[in-house]
Amino acid sequence: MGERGDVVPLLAEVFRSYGYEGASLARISDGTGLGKGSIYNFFPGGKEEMAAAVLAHIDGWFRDQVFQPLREGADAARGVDDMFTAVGRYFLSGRKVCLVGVFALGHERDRFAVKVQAYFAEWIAALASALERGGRAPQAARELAEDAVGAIQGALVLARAADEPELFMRSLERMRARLA
Amino acid sequence: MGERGDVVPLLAEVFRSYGYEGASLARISDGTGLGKGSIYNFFPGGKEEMAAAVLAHIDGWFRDQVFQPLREGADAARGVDDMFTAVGRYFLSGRKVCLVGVFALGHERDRFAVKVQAYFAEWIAALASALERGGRAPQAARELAEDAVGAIQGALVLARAADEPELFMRSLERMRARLA
DNA sequence: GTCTATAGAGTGATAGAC
DNA sequence: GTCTATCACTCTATAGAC
Repeated sequence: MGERGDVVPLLAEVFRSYGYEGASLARISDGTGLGKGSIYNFFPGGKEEMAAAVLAHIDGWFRDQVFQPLREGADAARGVDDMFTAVGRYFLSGRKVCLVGVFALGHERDRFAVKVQAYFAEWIAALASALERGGRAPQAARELAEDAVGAIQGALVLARAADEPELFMRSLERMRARLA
Repeated sequence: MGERGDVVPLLAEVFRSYGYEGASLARISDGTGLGKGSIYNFFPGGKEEMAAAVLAHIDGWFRDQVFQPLREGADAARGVDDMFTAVGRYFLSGRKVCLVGVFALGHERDRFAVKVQAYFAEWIAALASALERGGRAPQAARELAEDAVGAIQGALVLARAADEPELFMRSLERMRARLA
């Protein structure tokens, strides 16, 4: 222990489970195993700073694992394909929900509007860029990218509503085929 | 006033804006214009009963305006087309979020699991039925229905994240065309 | 001594229930 | 309005590392 960074994934789980307002300090303390003193030592700004750190952590992961490969990979088609693999793994095959999506739908969107907007905008732009390099016309690439990212978010909603993670993976595979 | 039913749409707006945990009695009182006493007169079961009433209200609307026309309309293709029109109107062209989707993603899902699951299951089944009557093979109909309902939910997430309602309508139109 | 990490009692404000 | 529980947060105290 001793590193603020180690706490962020645990924090993320708490926010994912309960949302921003539902993530009480009691639940945060429970989920991280830290007392309030330690928590406020790491995050003097309180819950807002904790959530910002979690969003930054998520953003960093997607930037490294998804956005950058999509934009700069030598083989564009391969980059798109790898995205679906990475996304399936990240969301634990549909058992984990997208925190940025949760924040987007909720009241929290106002507080984190810039980060929420940037996350999806960058994802769509990176995917559209790969599709374009793969031979699609600019507008078709953009529309397909919106459809794909939207389908991922929607499938997470449906999978969780049905308590049926396989629904997410099936949707992913159909979209993967549609973009191939 | 004086009718519990009149207050449900106002309640729905509060839950939609703040989520279940974020919908404090103060906000509910504010949004409905009712004092705490009146609220507990209408809903002795507290917040849980309020949210259940809102979900039932939403479910009733979709059953009348969307699910039943899809299942029983004489012209199946026309029923599918009408669904997109009704949905576009219901979500105020992307300015309003789906409360059932919000509940599905959040901690509230556990509390309202049955209703949340039934809502999406019925929607997908009704749409698949219309697509099948329109000439699609059973499995293709089912997959397209999942894709369509998922795309609607995902587009609501993206539109709200980008603060760009037109994104929702553009996605709707593309999916309408894909099913036509 | 200083710095960082820990725990937890205690603050006023506000929660939901009645 | 009144109740108790819980909220986010502050503060004090203590520990070991350097």
